[in-house]
This record gives sequence, structure tokens and C-alpha cells, in this order.
Amino acid sequence: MCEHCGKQHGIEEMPKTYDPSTVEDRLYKHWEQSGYFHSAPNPDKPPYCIVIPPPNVTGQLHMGHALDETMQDILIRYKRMSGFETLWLPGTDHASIATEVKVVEKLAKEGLTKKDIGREAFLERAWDWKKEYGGRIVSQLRKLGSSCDWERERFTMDEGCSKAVVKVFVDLYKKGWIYRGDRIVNWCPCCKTALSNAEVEFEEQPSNLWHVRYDAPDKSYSIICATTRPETILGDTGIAVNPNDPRYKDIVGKTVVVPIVGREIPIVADEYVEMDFGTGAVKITPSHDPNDFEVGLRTGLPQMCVFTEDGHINELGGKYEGLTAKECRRVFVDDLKECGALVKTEPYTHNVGTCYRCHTTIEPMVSKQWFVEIKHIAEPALKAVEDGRIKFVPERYVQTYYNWMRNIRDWCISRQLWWGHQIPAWYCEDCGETIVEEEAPHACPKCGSAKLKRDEDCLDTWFSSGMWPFSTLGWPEKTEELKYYYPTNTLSTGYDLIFFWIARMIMFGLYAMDDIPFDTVFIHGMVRDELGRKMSKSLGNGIDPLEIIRDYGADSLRFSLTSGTAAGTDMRYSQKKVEAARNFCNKVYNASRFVLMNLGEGEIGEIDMNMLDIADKWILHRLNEVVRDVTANIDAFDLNLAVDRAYSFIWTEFCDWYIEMAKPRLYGEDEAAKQNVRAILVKVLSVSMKLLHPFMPFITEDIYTRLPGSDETIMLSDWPKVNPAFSFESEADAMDQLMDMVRQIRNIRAEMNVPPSRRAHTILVTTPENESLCTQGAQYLNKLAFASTVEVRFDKEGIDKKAVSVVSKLGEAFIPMNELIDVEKELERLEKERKRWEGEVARASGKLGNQGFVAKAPEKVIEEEKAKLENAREMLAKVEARIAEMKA
RNA sequence: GGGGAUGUGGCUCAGCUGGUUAGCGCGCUUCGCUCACAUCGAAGAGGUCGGGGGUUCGAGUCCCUCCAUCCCCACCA
Repeated sequence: MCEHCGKQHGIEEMPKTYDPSTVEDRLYKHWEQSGYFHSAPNPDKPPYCIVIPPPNVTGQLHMGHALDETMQDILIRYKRMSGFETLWLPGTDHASIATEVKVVEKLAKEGLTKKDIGREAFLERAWDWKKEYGGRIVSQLRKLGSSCDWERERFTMDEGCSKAVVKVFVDLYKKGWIYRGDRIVNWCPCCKTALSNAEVEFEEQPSNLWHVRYDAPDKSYSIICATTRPETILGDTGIAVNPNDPRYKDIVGKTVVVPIVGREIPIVADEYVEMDFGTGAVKITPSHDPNDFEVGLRTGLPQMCVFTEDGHINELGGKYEGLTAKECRRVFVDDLKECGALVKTEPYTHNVGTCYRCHTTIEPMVSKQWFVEIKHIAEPALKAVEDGRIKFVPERYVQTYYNWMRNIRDWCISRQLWWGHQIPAWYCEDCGETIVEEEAPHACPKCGSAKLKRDEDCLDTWFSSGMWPFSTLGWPEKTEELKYYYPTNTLSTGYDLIFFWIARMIMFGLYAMDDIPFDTVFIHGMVRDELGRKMSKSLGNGIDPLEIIRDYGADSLRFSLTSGTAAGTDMRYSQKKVEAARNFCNKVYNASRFVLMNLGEGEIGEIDMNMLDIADKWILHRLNEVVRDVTANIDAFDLNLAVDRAYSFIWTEFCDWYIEMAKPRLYGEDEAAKQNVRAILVKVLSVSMKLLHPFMPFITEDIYTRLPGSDETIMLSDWPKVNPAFSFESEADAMDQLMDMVRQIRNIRAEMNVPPSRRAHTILVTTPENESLCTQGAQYLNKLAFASTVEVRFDKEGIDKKAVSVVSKLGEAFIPMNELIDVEKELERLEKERKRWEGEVARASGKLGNQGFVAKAPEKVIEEEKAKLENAREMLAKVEARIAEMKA
């Protein structure tokens, strides 16, 4: 290791096998300490900014994060190298419910509850918890190589973010777009809080449809209702039928008696009831069903809440008081059966709403909550996507967004939790006035009383994360950062967060900043296990990214998450894929070792363009192409295509071909040629490392900084550009033909079982215009096609007609090895060749003979087809001639 | 009920705005430890792109339809 800069130079400390563990942590620390990740407003550069989807502060890194952060880091590193002032703003989310649940659990172990210790002590505990575990996820992000600006790390409950939350809440309230009222909400009896609609997940569960008879007080008539939740009968306050239903015409307005309970309730008419379903009569429980709630409002039925906040029957449930909903259902059904009110029980599968955090069955309940009147902020948010100011990648996800936004309902934002942003509302205990202010009021503005009580509840976590793109940049202060980086550019996340987060950020961004929060939403899928199942705790099939990093390195993990999967679709994690990535790292590493160990003593200067031979021109031309393609692919968010393109260039074109072609000169005597090949190797390797760097930051930095003439760090070096001087179209084509010849010779030798050690004299018969190509190619036939000597000629004079030969566009190669010749086998092979070219001639001439094709296809396509036909004919003629010679 | 996705060699998956001899990796077969790499190299076998119909000079790539699998939203008690 260099004692001046702490880095490794040249070939020093490079064992045969790449070991990421000796590189990754060291480089990350170096990057971070050097301030390479830091960004600040810079008027000389265009900004590029991504805000991280803040992981739960007490969470742990999982594959979903690994995928998401990798995508973002790729974009960030690419943009940073491409001349943008690039900020990746990291932080964590307080995750109200998730964290509170954990703290409550911990308390429970000590035999305590929230209420026992009170709000203040509870929050103290929660902050302690955050201090203890909050750093974990953040250090795990570093393991991945994420180039976040840690100097700007934020937390949704830090001072600035909290200020933003309070300001938006107060503003919205004063505008009248936030209201408080008794509404039916999704209540989680386990978390003991209300939830928004987005936080309810539906699960199909088998159950029953119970048909229950409600009799008239005098038993002169009765009505049967079907229900999936018989326990809610305790809260029934009416029966509804369709106003047009002839069956019930006569009894609308009359009453029936709730079985067991004995309460007399009215029969009402409401359009909501479908005559065709069940018995056409619905029991109405306004307090515990959203539809019933609406019916109740329309028909004036009273609400009657029979559940406690933790899901037990309350005092209104009479003898059932204290039972859970589930227990009550069983007992109640038994009782119904006993008293003869249960008419029928039929199996029935239906969707049950569950809490997205704990998967407890949701009980719809009426309670007093705060809501955002969503239409005011939803409309502009819908428009921003409709008019293209914000685009989704892949585009189809706009449908998901539209679907949600067009059917959006008012957003319940209050949570009966303590860990979060407490709602800035106070109630006057004397006159009942509600005061909503950013600062705590001292006295009631209406009656002057000082007896003010603050609302106990806190806000939905997503309320604060919805402000993340601007609260983290300093809003509501008018900061330089806000001015420079907002709107941010790309927002990357999984499709599961479109409703929770994306939609909220767009709404709040447009509301608070009057501008979009980002221009592109980059959506990726979920990481599944090898069998295609979702990774989950309950299945125990989760793969720990940190273990993969430990065993294979972060670069391998990143590569395997990026390669071979199109954006927006789910991907399967597989061990094989990581191994393949690891092997690629090793390949890159060894190619570099090769280059480094052949650098020699002298300085590596610029490439001498006058000394390039055909192989050099070929690789430089290909280099240009890969630069062009990788750049275009990243720009189009086709990260898989980009990385696969770089992969095949490095492995196949550079390692398998060019390095082999470089060896003759490298090991030769010509010093000037040697020096030039070295310069080319360094150039190609250096550019390759840059192209690969966004995807595999560590190994590329390690190699790059070892190369002569490199910058201090690859991550701040310039992204490669296509170099017009490296454009060698025709030479590259010729080289391809030469390579094709090499492949054919290898093929023949393999088929004839000739060992590589057995070298052979090779005669290249060509035309004068191809002479120099063939002469240059001779050394490669030597090296790659096991020739002992290569002779270039223009005639076949004196060549054994029965020699093994290959036919190519460049010419014919004869390998007169008598003992090799198996005329039958060779003829068989030539026949195969002939058929192939015959097929091609037939295909191409068929196409060109088609009037429609010639008339309508674009010029370029026709020209290409003509060239193909010409080539095929030429090859066919040569092969046929060879067959004739062999037979003669 | 509405919307979307997927179906390509044994396996996992790429194939952009229609024109490639249909690709990669794994696996398989046969060689090879030549001084970057056996976490390797060379050669090879193997798909006609879920079925059917259509548009087009031309379709894996567009349209229709059917089949299969999956996801999201809504939720009729």
C-alpha cells in the first residue's frame, strides 16, 4: 500500500483471485473521508438530485433495499461522472407504527404498557430505541457502496422535517382542506389506531354467510338478512331493503327486533341494497361498516359502536362484553342457533381487510379523526402526470397511478400513536374551541381560557414522508439547496409504494412548492426467492444481502441485481447469478492483472495512431461502440442492457480476443510496438472500468487507480465519450472476418481432434487488395489458430487440393496436414457449409425478388439485404469450388 | 367487477420505436491446467419465440381472440 495516498498502485498486492473483502470497506472509508460524496450548490454545473426512499429507522437491510439503492447509486455515479453536480440525499423514516409497536413490545416484556409510563417517558424510550438501532440501516447502506452525501443525512422527525410537517398541516387547516370529524375508519385493534385506506391489505379468507331472521315485535312478519360478521348484529340499528323491491314494500317503515339483543329497529329503504343478492335485505350497522355508515347517514339511522379500541365488545354488548370479535362471533352464532334465529349457514369466501403492519383483521369503526380533503391537492397531482411533467419508467405504471388518484378518498391522517409528529391542535377545555397553530398557544383566542389541551394523536408517517423531497432540502426556509436542487430529478422505488409515497410526494410537492418534486419516477419490481415467491419473514425465505456481500462482495451483489432483468418487473434472486457475477469480477480483475504485469518499466504515453494494426483498430472501434451503447442505455434507464453490454465487451471482446491478440507483440522484440499495445490495453481497460463503475464501484476503483495516468479516483473522473479518432468501420469488419476464420480453423481442429500443441503450416490464399489485412492477420492465426507459419499467396499453385481448408470472405486458408485429412469427414463439413450458404442465398434472393419488399422497404434495408446476398453467393461459390476440388 | 403483467432452447431471463443467421448466464457434450484467470480457455448440441387468426413487402416485436400463470385496485351484505 502506498504510504502517501493509502492506495495500491500497479500490480502490488494482487493475488490470483479477487478478494472483495480486502478492497470494499477500505475504499468506502476513503471515499467518504475524502468528501467525494458531498455535494453543494454549484452554479457552474447542472444539478442532479435523488432523495433516497428513507428506510425505517429501526429496519434492517433487505434485498428490496439492496435493489433500490443499487439502482439509485448507478444513476448517481453515472451522473456525477457525466458532469452533474450530483446529490444523493440520504435519511431515515421514523416509521410511526412499526417503531412504536417494537417499543411497546419491549415495554410489555417489562410488564409495562404505554399508558403506565405516559407519553413523555414513552417518547424517551422511543428515542433511545432510535439511537440504538437507527445507525444500523445507515451503516448497512454503506456496505452496498451507496454514494450518499452523509453530511446531509436527515430523519423525518428531525427539527427541520418536523417544522415542514407542522407548517403544511397548519396551512392546509387554515385553507379548510384539513378537517376533523366522526367518520368510519379502518381500525387496527392490535396497533390500536386508525389507518388510511392505503394501509389496509385485503386477504381472501374462507368464512360463512349466516342468514339470520329478524322478527316483527308481534311476529306477524319477519325478514331474513345474510351477514359475514354476525357479531356486529349487536350494533345493528336498522334493516335496509331496496325501495323498488316488491317483497318488502309493505314493511318498509315498520320495525323488527334484533335477535337476542331485543332492540327494536326500523326497516328503511335505500338504493344501495341490491335486490338480487342474498335475501335482498341488509342489516345496517352504521358504526362498523363503511357502506352501512353511508346508509345510516342517508336514512337517519343512529350509530352504535359496540367495540372497544382493542377489538373487544364494549358495555353496549351486554353479556358479550369483554369478548374479542372472534370469540363473540362463535358464541353469538351458537346463541342465534339456540333461539332459532339462525336460518342457514353457508360457506362463503370473502376478502377481509388486514393491517399492513401486523395483519390483524381490520374493524371498521366510527371515530373522531383528522382528514385531508384530498381533491384539492389530488387534482394538480393528477394533472402533473397527465401532462407529462412527471414521467414514469416503465410508463405503464402511470395507469396504476391514475387509477388510484382518480378514485382517491379523503385521507385519514391521524393515528392513535405517540411516536410521530403530534398534531398541532389544541382544544379549549372551557369553550371547546379548536386551535391549530405552529406554536403552542397560551390562551384560547375565543374565550381567553388558558386551559388548553393538545390533541393526543400524531400524524400518519406518510404525511411526513410525503414532504421528503423538499423538507430535506430545508423547506420552509428558503435555502440555497432548495433553490438549486428542487425539483429533484429521479425518484426510484418499488411499485408497491406508488400510493403510499409517490402520490403523496407529488401532491405535497405541488402544494407546498408549487412545483413537481421530481421529473421521473423510476419503478422497479420486487426481489423474489429462487422459486419466485415473495421474500417474507413468515416463509423464512429471505436472503440477507449482508451475507451475500460478506461472501461475494457488494459488486457481485449489485451486478446480479442489475443484470438480466428489465425495469419494473419482479426478479428472482439466485445463488447462481451471484456466482456468475463473482466470476465476472474475477475475470475483470485478472485481465487487469495481466495488463499491469505487462506494463514494463517505461512511461505509458498516448496511443500512437500511426502504429495501429488491424486488431488495435478493431478494439478501439468496438470501444467506441460500447461507450455509445452503455451511455444510451443508462440514459434510457435500461440499466440491465447497459451492464450486460459492458459485460460482454469486457469478457468476450477485450479478454477473449484482444488480450490474446496483444500477446504476440507484448512478448515480441519490437519495443515501439510493445509500448503502443500497452497504451491501448491501458486505454481500453481504463474506459471499461469507467463504464462499469456505476454498477461495480469497488473493483473498478481498485483497478482504475492502479493504472498509469489515472485520476485520483474513478468516481470523479469523466464519463467516457465516443472518440471519432477511434472509428475504424472497415478495419473492424475485416477483423471480424479474420476472427471468423480463426473460429473455423479451431472448429476443424476440434472436430479432427488435433491437440493445440500440434501446430500447422497455414497457407492463406487471397486477393491483392486483401493482402495487407492477411499479412497483419497472420500473427493472429499463428497465436489463435495454432498455425506454425503462415504464408500469404494469391494462387493455389502446388497446394494439395485435399488439404483441410476454411473458406472466408477474406480468402481461403489451407492447412496441409496429411495425416489430418479425412476426405469423407471434410466433405461432410463442406456440405454442411454449402447448405448453410444455399439457405442464405435462397432467403435473401427470395426477399429481394419480392416486388413488395423492393418497392416498400427502406433503402438501407434493401442495401443490407443486397450485400448479404452478394456475400452469400460468393461464399457459396467458394465452398462449391472446394467441394469440387476435394472430389477431384 | 376494473386494470396491468407474464408465457422465448433443460433452468433463470434479455431482446428499444417491426427488417439480427433469435441472444446472455447456468446446465449439458467433447477437448484443453500454453507464463491474467479452472471463479478459466476452445469447440459444440439444443428454441421458431403459449395456441389460433389478422395487419404488413416483412412480426418474437403491432392488432384481435383463446389458454395458462401472476399482480394491483374495487369489494354485494
